[in-house]
Amino acid sequence: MASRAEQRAETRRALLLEGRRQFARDGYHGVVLEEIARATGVTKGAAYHHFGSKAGLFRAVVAEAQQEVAGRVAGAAEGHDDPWEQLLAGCRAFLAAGSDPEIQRITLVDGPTVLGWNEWRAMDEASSARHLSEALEALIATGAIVPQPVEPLTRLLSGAMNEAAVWLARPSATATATAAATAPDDASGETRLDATMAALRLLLDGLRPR
Amino acid sequence: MASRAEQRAETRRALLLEGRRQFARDGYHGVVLEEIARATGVTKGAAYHHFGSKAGLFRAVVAEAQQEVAGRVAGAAEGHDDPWEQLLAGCRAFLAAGSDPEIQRITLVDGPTVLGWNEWRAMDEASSARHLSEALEALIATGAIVPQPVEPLTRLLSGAMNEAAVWLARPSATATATAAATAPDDASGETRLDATMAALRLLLDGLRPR
DNA sequence: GATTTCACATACCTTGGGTATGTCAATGAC
DNA sequence: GTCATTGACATACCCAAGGTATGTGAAATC
Repeated sequence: MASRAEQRAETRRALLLEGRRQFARDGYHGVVLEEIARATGVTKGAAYHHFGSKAGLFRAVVAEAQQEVAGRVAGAAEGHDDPWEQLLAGCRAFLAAGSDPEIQRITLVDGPTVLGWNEWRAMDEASSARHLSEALEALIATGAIVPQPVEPLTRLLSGAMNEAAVWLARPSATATATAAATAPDDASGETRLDATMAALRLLLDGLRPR
Repeated sequence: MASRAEQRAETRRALLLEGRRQFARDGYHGVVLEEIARATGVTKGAAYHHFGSKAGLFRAVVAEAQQEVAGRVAGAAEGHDDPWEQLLAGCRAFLAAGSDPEIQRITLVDGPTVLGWNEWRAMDEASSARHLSEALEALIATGAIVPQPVEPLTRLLSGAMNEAAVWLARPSATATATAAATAPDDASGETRLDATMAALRLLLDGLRPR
């Protein structure tokens, strides 16, 4: 029938897929590894054989999700020629991707604590955050942004977008009647993304030379 | 000897203190509740009597730490008269407070996942994030910042500072040789705070009307 | 075709959060 | 003062779930 390598790859992929589903739905600590295995049609032993631990499977799921986000960001940026527009398009794509509940819970909420902040940051840097720092460096090189160390700036912007993405995907209106002044009826979904992008655009404008 | 209310308060405070120490040092999932109790001089039963669950104790610790941060932020802001300077001083105080490893691990890293992002955000809003949104509203009211909905902006800035604070307290130079171009020798501690504040200042400048 | 490898399955151990119940001193009623 | 009650814990136990050690049978190698 199937060769051993094929079977192995298939099982691995199936575990990864089911793991992603369950981790996204119930959160890392709400998931029992044996359930993932059962839903996949194998036993816990298979999961340990492939990934070594529950955290190991989760790490692989995180990596996959981050790659996907990075792909969307890069794809969005490609559609523009002007570096500044590329940055904005990439940011928007990141916010949209991060708003996807499946992506979000895994990469933004559980990722840092389960894997540890340092490891998570390294993975983030290897995928989507890299695009951000590269874009910033390019803009500094062309003089579109005032010269400055990129690392603090990358951290600030990356954090800003991470948090904003989580906020964007929140179930509905938190609306603690704090600032409902501007828009009486709740702005859901796209509108909030636009509002966030508008604010981000302003912040980024501050980086341009006067 | 001690009245029952006094004894109760004393035990509660002792558990809170020891809990904070251990949660900060080993992280939420690295801590066993029985150890906290043992170090406090009581048993696990006492902890459950006071806080209901391990997460309950952690929640109380988080609340306390957040109050402390809010206090430092408000204190720093009070030292200035100009609202814009108040904002900057508050931001700097937040970054400094968040860089404290004890504060950080509890409020910024473990908080969101253990308590859930929604509950964590509500607690954050009730303490330090509230100062931020109030300051932004005040600046909009006086015309120092262009009119806009404050919530997206608050989320962006809050996230930016959270992430930056975690980055600032990182053990040492991560230095993946990515952007070591600008500063050859590593800038540790205060210098990184200054660099972060400089970048944040630029970003905030973008909010002022042209 | 015998041997080895390896992708899993099975059985078991152990940690640790949670709970049910007991106990004894402080409190209040009389 | 005595007696009943409350309450702040201690003790003993349950059990879910991550991890491990070992077994097994089919594919790969020779």
